[in-house]
Amino acid sequence: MGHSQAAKARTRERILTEAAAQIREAGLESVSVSTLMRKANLTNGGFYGHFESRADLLVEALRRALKEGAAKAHGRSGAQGKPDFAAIVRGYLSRAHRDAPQNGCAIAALVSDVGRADMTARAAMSPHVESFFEMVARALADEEENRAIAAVCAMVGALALSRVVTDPKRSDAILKAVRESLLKQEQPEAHSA
Amino acid sequence: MGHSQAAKARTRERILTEAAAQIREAGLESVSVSTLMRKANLTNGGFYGHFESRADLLVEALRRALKEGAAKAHGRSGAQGKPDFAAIVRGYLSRAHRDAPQNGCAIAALVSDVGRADMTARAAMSPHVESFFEMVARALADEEENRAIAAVCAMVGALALSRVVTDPKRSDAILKAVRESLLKQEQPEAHSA
DNA sequence: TGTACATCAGTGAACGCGCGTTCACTGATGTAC
DNA sequence: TGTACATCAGTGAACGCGCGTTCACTGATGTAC
Repeated sequence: MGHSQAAKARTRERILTEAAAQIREAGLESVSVSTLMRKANLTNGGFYGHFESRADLLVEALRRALKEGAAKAHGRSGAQGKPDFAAIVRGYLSRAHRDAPQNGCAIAALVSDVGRADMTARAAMSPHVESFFEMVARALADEEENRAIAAVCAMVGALALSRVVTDPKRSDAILKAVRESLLKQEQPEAHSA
Repeated sequence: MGHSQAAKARTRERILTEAAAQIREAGLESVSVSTLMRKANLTNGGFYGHFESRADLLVEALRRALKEGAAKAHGRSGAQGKPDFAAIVRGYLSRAHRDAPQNGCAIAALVSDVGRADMTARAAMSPHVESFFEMVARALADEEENRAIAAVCAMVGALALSRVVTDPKRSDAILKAVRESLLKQEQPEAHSA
C-alpha cells in the first residue's frame, strides 16, 4: 500500500470527513469503528494507525463537524465584512438545511447529545456557540449581544424541532414562523426610502 | 414474590419512571436493560415480563418522560384557565431546570436525538411539541400561533444550549438573554397603570 | 379458620452477537548504492 | 538507470467483554375446599 505521509494524511481526512457526516446524521453513538472503516474502503485494523481510540475519533469528528458547519454558515452570510442577517436566517431555517443534517450545522444536529456529554465534547462545542452569537451580533443593526443570543437560540431550537415534527406541513410552519419572527424584528433601514 | 396485578403494575411503573429519568439525563441509548433493572432492585430476566423488548421500553419511556415534563410545565403555568406566560418562561429558562434534566422537559433533553430517530419516536414527541405551542399561544395576549412557535423554539434552543456551554456565567447569560427577550415582547398590560 | 394447591412475578445463569481493540503479517513505495 | 533493502499504511483474523434476550426454576401469594 505504500507509505507517503501525504497519502496517510489524506486517508485520515477521508475517515474524519465520513465520521463528521455520520455523527450529524445519526448521532455520536452511531459511529462504529468497523462500519466507518468499511465506508472509507478500509478494514478495522487500520483505524488505530490514525486514532488512539473510538473516543478520540468522536471528539475529532465533532470538531470537524462543527468546523464544517461554521464554514458553511460563513459562506452563506457573505464571507467577510458585516454578515447579512437575513441571509443567515433564511439559509439556516431552510428546508434544505433541515433535510440535510449531515452537511449542516453540527450545533443543531447534536445539541442535546453534547449537552449531556463529558467536558471534552462540551468544551469542543462551546466556542462554536459563542462564534455563532458573535457572527449574528455583527449582523444586527444595533450589534446587541442579547438579541443575537435570542436569535441563535430560536434558530437552533427551530431547526432541531423541525426535524422532530412528523407532519411536513407543521415542520415547514415552524421554520417559517421563526424566519418571519426574526426578520420582522430586524427590518432593513432602507425599507421606507 | 407473590403475584397481584396491582403489585406488578407498580413494578412496571417503577421501571418506567426510572427509565424516563435516565433517558432525559443520559439519552435514549444510555439505557441498558440490566443496569435499569438493577436500579429498580430487580434482575435482568424480569424485564421481559413487563416489556416486549428494549426498543419497546424506549418508546414507552420517551412517552412517560414527555408526559412528566408536560405535567410539570402545566403545574408551573397555573393549572387551569389562561396560562401565565411570564411564569412559563421563568420556570423553563431557570438554572434549576437546566441543572435537573432528569426531572425537566423531555423535548429539550432529547430534541436532537429524536430528530434523527425512527418515526415511532418522532410521532411520540410531535404532539407534545404541538401542545407546547398551544399552551404558549393561549398564554399570549394576542394568542397568535406564530409568536408562540417562535417563543417555544427560543426556549427549547436556549435550554439545550445552556447545557452545552461550559462556562457557567455564559450558560446563565443565555438563559437570561432569552428570558428578557421573551418577557420584553409580552409586557403585562398593566405596566403603566 | 386451616390446609393443599395453582399461579405467576421475579430469579439468575446461559446464549449468541457485535463491538472496540490487538497483533502478526503483507506488499507497495521511497531510499541507498 | 537498475537493483536490494527498509519502511510502514493497511490487512484481517482473533481476543475479551458487555449487551439484549431466553429459559428452567423458585417461592410468596391468592384461591378452593
